[in-house]
Amino acid sequence: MYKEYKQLNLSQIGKDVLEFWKQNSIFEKSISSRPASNPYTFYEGPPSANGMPGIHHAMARSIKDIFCRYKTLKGYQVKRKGGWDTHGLPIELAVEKSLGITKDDIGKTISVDDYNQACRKEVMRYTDVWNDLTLKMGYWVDLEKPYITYENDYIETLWWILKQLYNKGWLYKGYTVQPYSPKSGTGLSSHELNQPGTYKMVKDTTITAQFHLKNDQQHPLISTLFSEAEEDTVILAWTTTPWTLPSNCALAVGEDIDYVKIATFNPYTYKPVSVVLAKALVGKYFKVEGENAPFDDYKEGDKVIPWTVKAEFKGLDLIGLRYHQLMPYVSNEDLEKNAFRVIPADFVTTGDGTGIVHTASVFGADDFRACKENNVPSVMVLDETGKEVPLVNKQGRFVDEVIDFAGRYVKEEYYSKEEREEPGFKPTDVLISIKLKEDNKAFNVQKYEHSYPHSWRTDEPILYYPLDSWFIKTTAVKDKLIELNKTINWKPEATGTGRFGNWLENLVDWNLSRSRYWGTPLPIWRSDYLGLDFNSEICIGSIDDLYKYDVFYFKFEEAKDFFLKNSEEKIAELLEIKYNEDDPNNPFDWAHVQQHKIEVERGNISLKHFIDFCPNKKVLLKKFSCTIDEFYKEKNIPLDIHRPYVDNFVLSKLHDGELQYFYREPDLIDVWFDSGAMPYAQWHFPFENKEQFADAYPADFIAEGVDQTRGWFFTLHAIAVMLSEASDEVKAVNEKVGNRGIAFKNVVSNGLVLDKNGNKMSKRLGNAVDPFETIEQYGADAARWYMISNASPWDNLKFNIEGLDEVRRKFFGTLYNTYSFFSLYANIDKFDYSAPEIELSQRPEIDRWILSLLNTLTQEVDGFYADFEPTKAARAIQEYVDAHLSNWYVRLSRRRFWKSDNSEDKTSAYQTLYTCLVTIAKLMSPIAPFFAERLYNDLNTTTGKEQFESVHLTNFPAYQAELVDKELEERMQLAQDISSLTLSLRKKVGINVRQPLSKILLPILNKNFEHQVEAIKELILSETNIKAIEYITDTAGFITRKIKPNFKALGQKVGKDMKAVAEAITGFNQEDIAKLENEGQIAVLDNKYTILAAEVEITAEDVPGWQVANLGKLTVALDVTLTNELKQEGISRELINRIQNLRKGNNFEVTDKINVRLSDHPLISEAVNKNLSYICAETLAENIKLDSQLNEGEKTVIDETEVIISITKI
RNA sequence: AGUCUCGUAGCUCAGUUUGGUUAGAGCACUACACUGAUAAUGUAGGGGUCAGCAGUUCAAAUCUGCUCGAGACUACCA
Repeated sequence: MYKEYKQLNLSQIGKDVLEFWKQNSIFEKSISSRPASNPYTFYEGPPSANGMPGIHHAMARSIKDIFCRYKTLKGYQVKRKGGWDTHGLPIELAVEKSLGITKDDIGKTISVDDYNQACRKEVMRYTDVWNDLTLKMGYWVDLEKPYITYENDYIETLWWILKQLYNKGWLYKGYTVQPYSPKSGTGLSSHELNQPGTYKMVKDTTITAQFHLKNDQQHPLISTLFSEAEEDTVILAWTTTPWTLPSNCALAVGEDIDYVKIATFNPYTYKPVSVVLAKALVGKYFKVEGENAPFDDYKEGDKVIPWTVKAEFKGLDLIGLRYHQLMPYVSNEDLEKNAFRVIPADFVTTGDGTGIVHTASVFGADDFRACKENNVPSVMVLDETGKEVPLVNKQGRFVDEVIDFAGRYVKEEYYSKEEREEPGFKPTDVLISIKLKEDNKAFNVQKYEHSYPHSWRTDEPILYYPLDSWFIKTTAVKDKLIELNKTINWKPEATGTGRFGNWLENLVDWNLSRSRYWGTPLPIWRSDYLGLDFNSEICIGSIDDLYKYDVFYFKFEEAKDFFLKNSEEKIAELLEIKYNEDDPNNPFDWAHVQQHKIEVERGNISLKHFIDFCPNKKVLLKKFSCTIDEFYKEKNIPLDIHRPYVDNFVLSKLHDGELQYFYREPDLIDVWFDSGAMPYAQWHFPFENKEQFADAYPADFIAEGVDQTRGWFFTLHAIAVMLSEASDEVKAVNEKVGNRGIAFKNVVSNGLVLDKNGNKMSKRLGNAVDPFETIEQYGADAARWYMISNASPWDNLKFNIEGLDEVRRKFFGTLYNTYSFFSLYANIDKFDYSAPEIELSQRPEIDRWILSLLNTLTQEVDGFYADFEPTKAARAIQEYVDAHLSNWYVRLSRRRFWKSDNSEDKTSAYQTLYTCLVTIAKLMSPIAPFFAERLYNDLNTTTGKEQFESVHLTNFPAYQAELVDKELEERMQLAQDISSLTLSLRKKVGINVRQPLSKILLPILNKNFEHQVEAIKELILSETNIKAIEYITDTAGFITRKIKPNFKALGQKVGKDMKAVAEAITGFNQEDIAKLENEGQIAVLDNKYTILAAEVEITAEDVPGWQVANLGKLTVALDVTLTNELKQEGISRELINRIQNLRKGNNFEVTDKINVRLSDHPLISEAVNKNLSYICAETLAENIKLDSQLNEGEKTVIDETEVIISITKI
């Protein structure tokens, strides 16, 4: 027995199927039943489990799930290891919020240890919720053994990767210009800079400075720039940050920008000067009245300053020109040789300023890059420790070397309110302007309002400041990154070529450093010892590596504590330092102890400083150190290489008989490195699972949101490409699997899920859709089908809950109805598919047609899935189920199912519909896994035709070309069109379908036409309730023809005369058309052109005296004459209809036989007598009695006559 | 500010690669019909400046440029 349902409940089906999967381990079987030798690799982008999942997660995961299920059906073994992203700022922020602390509290009111423990806990807070969603939405992923980025094994692989890069020279420490807050002394991440309200409008003093060119240099443009003796030629450059001018090291121009040299006077010193600036910006600096005004008439202080364009050149021509340093506080040989020259830069525009950009390499990210590319050194000074530092220190003040402004804050806002209100106070920028004006180095000074980023913590403007950071030299493999990206299949393509491609073209080195607490520690240890043949830097590539350097754990806290709590004497005693009584004037070590204690008391002493500057450090180390193993044992926790513990790992190496100590660089690494390394780290490669790794590298398919383009997609790609060069192990695997160095072959980047009005969903606005509620109410299938069928994955989806209802009714409802119809009759007839398959040739036209379409559909859907186009697949399936299967096949085949004799035709109908349903279950199963499972099993467990216990364990339906008959498909389309036209004609004249009519007339279009219609004649006749079809050719003479030019064909031929030709053709009369038809051609426009029959479309428009309808070339004429016989048949049908209604109203079974009694009436009796057997057969009536006395029963009206009907079950 | 994507009926989307003259579908709406698939279904109807402007062309939703609007990303820099 096929299961029958009262109504469709997708939510309940979801729950039942979930239970079924669980009981029977279907997911596991979907993997184990596929050969390991045929793997299809999917990488799960790890979600961060610290927030609640939203509907967009359901969307992203549906896409992942669809292709994994599809590939499983195609016979691949698809392992999918889940994962969790557990490090990073969002987690830190969540912890700080829940503990009510800020970053400043870390290490003070809360220890790093406790803080990190809190992060570790926080991260798994929502794991259960996530797992629940994963399950309920039907996302198949391995949750038993996920990879977790904070685990030691995972981190160890990261260390190993970093070491590979390090060994290749691709991991280095360098400067980067970052947003920096002098007041809080920390760098800000771009994330922090993107907080709302950080950008504010400020008024700054801006200077257009004169950079005086050197006239004694070798350069092609010199004679143009210095065309007159004693000429003073300067380049103008504008800045909103005058305090960066002392650090100027280059001027940047745009190569394609036009520049001019203009002779004029300096408005402050009134000295004659020739200035160079962008042609497009001349109007900003010079008044129209002054152009070519006589120079001799100019007097100091004149409002209008005369000016003349002397020369014009491209930016490209300016490159290499050298100029005198603007504010020569600091210089050296390198700077004199390589700085203070014109360089090209792509960021230069003529939007404002002068089209020439003052470049201070250390105070702007663009500047920094441009200078680096052109080998321009930075203006730096050495600090007391001999380190190179910028002219502005970390407090935001000028260093001493900038003598005129030493100690001054560069930004007005860094001074206190009182200081700024003092009389005579002038911001540094203003002082700089004054000085430049006096020195004949300023061409223009004015206030300018613009937006500038502020620190969200202290509210003062930030500086762009160079900070120490560790970098990965991604630029070393830039070309390979670009080249290999072209081998990746991106969906949509534009994301790969456009967004990602552009990003790669403008690639900069990857800034890996993060000054945080909860993350993967950078595995680099450094020593201060400088010496020949001594490597002062160690990169650790594994935990074992640590032991190679005599690693020990220094109990820093304990040591500090001892210093704080004990007297100098006690400390000295512990350190085995004796007071030198012989030389009380120089008790060096003793003073050293005192000094050290003071520094510890001050707080903030680093471990490195503590050890390195401690007297008798060997003894100190002996007293306060232990092995790593001892430490963790004592603390009673397993090995953990996070901060703060790893910070206390000290390495040592014997050099020249002396032990040198190495301390870890305190940085953490960018969490993006964590996720980008998952192909290796999820397997703890290369320490374990080498085979699993090789089998699962690279990924065949990944999918994430489009926002991951420069996130996860990039880090995966970058790490893979670099390792393909840097690691022998990875090289070997690549060679084995034939990989050139990519991490993934196909990538789908999906768009956002917005609310129904197109706004971003957010909890704050209350427009977020809860995935759990949605699934509970509508079922996961409806949600999945809605999201997938509605918009391509990469388009943003406007999520409208009403759409789910539509999907349920429109698609699932229709499919459910079709199944219900099937099961109702199949159960009555005990159809179990045990009879042999009816030969295709023995099946009727309509069966062959729906099977032909089914195979066409199979091929299409297969192609769409293979091409990562799930939306097209869903729409094709939907179209088939609704338009073809339900509304044509089932509708027209209904009678075949309830005809009582078990003929071959009936079996054919059952077999055909069964095949369609089972195939659809398979085709739709990747998108709607629950409903498909139920449909498949309801059918298959009854017939036992296939051995599979789940639709997800079956094979994707094979395309059977021999079942496809394109001509048949065309024919059926014709039948649908003719029927539709006929029905619309009936509608027009008000004769309903139950009233039979004698014939329709079809003008013949071509020879094949009649033949085609004959084949599907029966379908049309029964569908439209017509007795016959007649064909006419135009020789009958009474068809009016209509002619239309075929523009596509004619346009090519007549070009400009198209309009005239079209007019001529439309103006043809019936004779002209006939002539064209008969002779195949006709001349128009005074024989200018000969029109061929193929260049026009001729349709039959009208048959005079008939009811006529057209659709394209097709014309149908309907004979509306009603004979008495037809009329009576119509009445019979009305009667049948009323009796059937009564049967149903009385809840009779479909198979119940009945007796019928009717009130006698001339109109009825004649019809009944003539069609008695027909009426009985249709209504399963044993007999029909006409009874003029009948007054009990249902009253109804047929043809304005009241009829009483009474039926009884036998 | 730059780059990319998008803008077609009240709503969700086809059509744009390759230009062809009446721009389609579903939902919603209106009317009528149907009633043994029935919490279905059919037929018909209203509803469009194809975001706007300009250009190329015999012909533009489709190609080009600009503008406007939405979104994403990258920046915020002289």
